Amino acid sequence: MMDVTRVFKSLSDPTRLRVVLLLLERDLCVCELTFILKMSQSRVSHQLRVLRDAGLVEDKREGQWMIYGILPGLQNKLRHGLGLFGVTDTGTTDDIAKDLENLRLCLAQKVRKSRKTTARRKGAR
Amino acid sequence: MMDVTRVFKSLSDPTRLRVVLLLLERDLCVCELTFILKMSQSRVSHQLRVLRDAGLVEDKREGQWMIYGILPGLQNKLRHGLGLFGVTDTGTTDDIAKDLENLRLCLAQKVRKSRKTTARRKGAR
DNA sequence: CTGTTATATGAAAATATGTTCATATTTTAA
DNA sequence: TTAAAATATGAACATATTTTCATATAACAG
Repeated sequence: MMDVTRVFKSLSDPTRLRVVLLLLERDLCVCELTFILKMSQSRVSHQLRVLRDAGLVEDKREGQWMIYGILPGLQNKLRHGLGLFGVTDTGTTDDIAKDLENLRLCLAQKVRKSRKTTARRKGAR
Repeated sequence: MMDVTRVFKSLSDPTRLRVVLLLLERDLCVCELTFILKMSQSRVSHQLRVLRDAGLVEDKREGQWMIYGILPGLQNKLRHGLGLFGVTDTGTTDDIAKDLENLRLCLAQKVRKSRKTTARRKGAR
């Protein structure tokens, strides 16, 4: 069974709640989360570990990226549970709305592809 | 709106989770909780304050006792939410089952009435 | 009043958490 | 191989949380 207090603890930090809300939108890699949250990579990474240890998220390597996502079996439970406790897409924190906006930006700018693009740009004559 | 991270934080401590589960069974005074949880009065009292500050419980004085209870409007949400996150009456913690047993004991022994009883005993010839 | 029960609270100590910084590891392109 | 990007991690520090202990307040019986 889930360690319930650990699950609640993992959701009790604003940064981690923001991460969970973002991951409920779609799977994201660390550099995307770093871009969206405007936080240091280290900070994001540490918090992701807490969420992983709590059993809320899983990661899978995809080339150079580590893609994080909510455990499939938990997604609906979490959406439902967070809703019960008053978490909504917008309004929970001032941050949430901005995060979703940044998520759109992040995807539009293809943050995850930046290195290849940069390399190509550099090499282009 | 509820401060969600605060609510989660309040549920992230094993003692407080036990208290919430007990208060979902019925309203209880501090000395009953102390009896059931086998903890110091001070410890129970401090934890109750955290739950109150988080907006989960309310207290009302009833004579010499402070009766704590889950906010009426939250009871079903909480039951539902805790269920979603895997909290069940028995089995969440080893403690929970024992707590409920102790709750029965507590009511059978009329812990809340003990002073009067004691006084009467003392005074009895 | 006085003594006792029920409860709250402040301060100190013990413990846990979150952040930062430096550095290590992995992957990939060249 | 080498360099750079993406990520993880350990250590140190600052904060926050939890518990305990002593004491304060409130209600009430006598």
